[in-house]
Amino acid sequence: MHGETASDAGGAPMEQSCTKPDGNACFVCHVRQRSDWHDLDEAASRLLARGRRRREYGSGEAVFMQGRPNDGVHCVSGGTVGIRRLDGNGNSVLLGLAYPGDIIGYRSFLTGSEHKTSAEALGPSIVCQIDRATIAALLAGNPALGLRFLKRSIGELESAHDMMFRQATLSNRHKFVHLLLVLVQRHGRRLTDGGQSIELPVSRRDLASMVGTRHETISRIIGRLETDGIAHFSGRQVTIPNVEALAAEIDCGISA
Amino acid sequence: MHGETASDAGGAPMEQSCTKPDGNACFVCHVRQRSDWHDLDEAASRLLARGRRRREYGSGEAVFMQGRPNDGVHCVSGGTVGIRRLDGNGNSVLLGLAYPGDIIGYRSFLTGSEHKTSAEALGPSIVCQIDRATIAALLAGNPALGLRFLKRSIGELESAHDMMFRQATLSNRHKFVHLLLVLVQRHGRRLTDGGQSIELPVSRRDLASMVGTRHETISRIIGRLETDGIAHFSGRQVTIPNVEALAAEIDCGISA
DNA sequence: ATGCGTCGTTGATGATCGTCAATTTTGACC
DNA sequence: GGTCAAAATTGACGATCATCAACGACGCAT
Repeated sequence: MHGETASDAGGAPMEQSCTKPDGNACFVCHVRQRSDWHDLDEAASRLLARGRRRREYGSGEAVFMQGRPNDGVHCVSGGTVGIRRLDGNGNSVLLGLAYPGDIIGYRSFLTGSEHKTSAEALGPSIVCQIDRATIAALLAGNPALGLRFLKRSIGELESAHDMMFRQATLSNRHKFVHLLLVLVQRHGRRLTDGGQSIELPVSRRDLASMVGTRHETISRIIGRLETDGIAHFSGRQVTIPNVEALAAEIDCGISA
Repeated sequence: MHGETASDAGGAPMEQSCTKPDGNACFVCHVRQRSDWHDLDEAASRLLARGRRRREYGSGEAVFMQGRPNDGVHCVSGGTVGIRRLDGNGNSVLLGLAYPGDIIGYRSFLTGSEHKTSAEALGPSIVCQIDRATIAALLAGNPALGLRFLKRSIGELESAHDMMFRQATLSNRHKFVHLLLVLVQRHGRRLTDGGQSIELPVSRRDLASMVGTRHETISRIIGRLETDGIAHFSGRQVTIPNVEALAAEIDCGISA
């Protein structure tokens, strides 16, 4: 039941998942090196092992939901998790993606508020939950952990600033190309001819929300990229014969 | 030389500024209650008093510049400071505004990188600089200070998420109306007839960059708001006879 | 297999926007 | 007051977009 379905990771690199969940905390987890837990002492590690609950999520399943009270901190171990914001009028915007090693839900924990976003598995995923008491104890005993959360928050903030800058300076087509390039970096597989192939982790509607436009417009932009020979779309499968040409598209657009 | 020109604050509430800069740190500063320094112990307070440098800035003057190495942490004491991002093609986007009590420049300090944004006084302003050694010592001795920086970062991140959501769901006109409402909250003066009057702290170009469009478009949106009788613009002076009508504009636009 | 809802695509149309250009206004500085 | 540069406004035009609508494709559950 634990971590034995890791081979169906699809586009996301799930690697081998935690095979010894009863070991000493996330030290046995493959994400430990890049996670925020990597230098906890042994006592804290045991505390984490006790207060942690590992769980698999199916595609579309919610890890936590906007508006609900915070239920601790979650650590992505496998798959891809989407961070989404909704309003009362049916609008849905995908604010970001979380990958193995990322920690989510820490903001509402630290501010003592309800979740300001929803988190949902965008494919079969594995996420650990660290309950509130445990994470509070860890933070109290390890000031360095708080600093790592701070750096994580700062990194997310600068990504958000980058996004705001692009929203104000790039056209929809350029914003979409940029998004494609980012997704290729995470989900791309190099082809024999030097091109790249990816399986998009999100729907067209979510792509549209990430670009800041409507899904019909994304459809048309995709059609234009197709006729321009820059990329080929078939459902969620995308092949890009020449990634440099895609990147040049942005440089050209910015400088010319 | 110190804090004696506070009466020319213009639209921004500069209050009376620090009149005793040689006192014990920012405890004598009017922003102390809402600042992140409010509960430093006496030793830390003395440290802060020594490592701090108070300075006045003229309109348009830079507090720090994007690309330059971090020079410590800055605390806004009076006026309004704009946080700006530039690129190599002449694009300039105003990412946010900082007011008395706000701390800026802490991100590049904590990540050990150069400044990712520029900060400039948008009017006569007063900003204290805390040098790197001092802020490092304060952080080392006061874990609570790091947590407050963390909460500040989280707050800014959630504002950025709000902005990203609006960028994806609102029209340019609605985004501009929302921006107007935010500015009224900070810079507005209530009129005798119940309306509001504000002096915009930024140019039309900067307003446009905050909305994510071109300045010509902002000009036209302003013209339409004018003919609709919702607001009256004269240079940077804006009078809004009925703020509720302005707010209703957004609700209407969202729900209908 | 069949129904059903969602997703994705495509078309048509009116509205909005970006760009270029000309002009006026503003503000700073001498 | 006068000069000058930057900011702001306005017009015209083509490009892009949002919206409504129709249709096919797909997954899912009965």
